[in-house]
Amino acid sequence: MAEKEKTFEEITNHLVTSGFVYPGSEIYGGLSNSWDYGPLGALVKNHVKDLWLRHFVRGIEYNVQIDPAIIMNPKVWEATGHVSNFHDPLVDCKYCHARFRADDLVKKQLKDVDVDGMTTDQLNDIVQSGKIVCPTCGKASFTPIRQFQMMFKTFIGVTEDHTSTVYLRPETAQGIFVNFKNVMRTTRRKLPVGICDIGKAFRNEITPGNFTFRTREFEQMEIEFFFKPGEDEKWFQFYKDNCKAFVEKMGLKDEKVRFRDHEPAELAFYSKATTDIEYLFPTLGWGELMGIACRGDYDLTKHQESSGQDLTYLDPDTNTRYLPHVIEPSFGLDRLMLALFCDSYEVQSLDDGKDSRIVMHLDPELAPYTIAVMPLSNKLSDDAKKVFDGLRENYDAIFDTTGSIGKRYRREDAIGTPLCITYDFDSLKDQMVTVRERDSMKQERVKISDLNTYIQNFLGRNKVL
RNA sequence: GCGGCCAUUGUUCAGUGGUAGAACAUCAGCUUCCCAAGCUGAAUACGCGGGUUCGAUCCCCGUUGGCCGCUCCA
Repeated sequence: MAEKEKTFEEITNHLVTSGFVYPGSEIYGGLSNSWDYGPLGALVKNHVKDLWLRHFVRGIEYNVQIDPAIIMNPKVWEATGHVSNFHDPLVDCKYCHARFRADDLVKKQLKDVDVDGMTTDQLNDIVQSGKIVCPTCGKASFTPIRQFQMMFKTFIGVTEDHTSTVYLRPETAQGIFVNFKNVMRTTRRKLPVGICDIGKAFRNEITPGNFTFRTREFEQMEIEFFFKPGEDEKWFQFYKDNCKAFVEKMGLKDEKVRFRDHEPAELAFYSKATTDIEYLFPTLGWGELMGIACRGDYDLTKHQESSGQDLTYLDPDTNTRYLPHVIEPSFGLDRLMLALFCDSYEVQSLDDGKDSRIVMHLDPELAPYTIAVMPLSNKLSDDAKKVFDGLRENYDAIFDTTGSIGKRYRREDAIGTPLCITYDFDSLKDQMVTVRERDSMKQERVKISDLNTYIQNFLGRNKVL
């Protein structure tokens, strides 16, 4: 059973053709870089979320989950700097088509000019003045500055003349920060406290691509973990360890995952330290799945200033007030799924290369379906269906009657179903079925009445804890 | 957004200025079918919109989508 080389394209093709992912709005010709999860993808997504919730919310005593709104008061984004900072003034050289940030060009070529605080028009005048040349070809002719606002804008208002601009959130984090006070009050907790959220975020990326790796609409699983200043190192390490454990639970291969600490120059302005957890994607190379950032008290300070609300925490031990520091573990759910798909996809050669099967070696907890029930012959459909009906409420299960039994096994292998249950002619007499396991292809006779126990044992056996 | 390449059924490929074929996949039937067997039958495609033409899937223009490079990030 030799493993063939796999490419990113081959894997995404399989995902699209088998029903994990569909191109968005396909019957209208699609929409650039938008993807829909099909039935299989939606199931996997549920399972990954569920695993995450179990690990980071139920599993960590300090943590709670909230579910804040996507559309927030626009003042939130003014406070965070997203309105002013989340766009770059870009120009293209008309000759060689190279692209630059206008403020960078001016800063580097006219040392005596202070670009900070300059309006776009002023900046544009300088770039168009002929004093700035293209670093690539030396010509001095640029397109006008174009602003790329990364936040999606929309409007709220009862009547058109009373509309106001609002934004789709570019990150879920701020929904957590603005609720810090509410959570502390209503849960009556003491620090440390982690507030978790799973939800969509939107960024008008200039260059999305690589399938679901970078899209303009994506789902994040984020935690803002609040604690007493000075404990930064301790909790940073705590979340590094937990992220490692989580990645192991997902079953991602060790050698394909790495933790990468940001260099000081690479750090975002609000961050004191950041670690990325990256996955080695086929064809694409290393790509970030999640990041853990030390944000200090940056966000709460900003919100406290802008809102005028007191966001400090009264420490009952010392009877002093302070703004907590924050560690932010942030997960890209879609990327995590993509890594999972790439990691588990295998094309196995059987019978010396005469035959092959696609196997998705998904953890049984994460696979779309846990069980497939299939009658050996169509004549056994009604009886097999009863077995299926007995399982479907407790498990994600699928019933398949078409094609030869071998073909059906292959179909389930290709979508990662760990267990196939076959009802045959003997089952009528002995009330036993054949359970076939995905990875080993081994078979076992099991009493129908023992199936539930068998499956529970199987799931327990395969759980990586 | 800019430059380059591309667009035929679910997938992978043929093909022609007179509206299309294959393989695999799918569905139905036969087969006591346990790792893609076989037989019979069925459905499904020229991305979209203009133009040239008696006629365009094929030529031209536009558009949309995809892939590869330039800026960002989870």
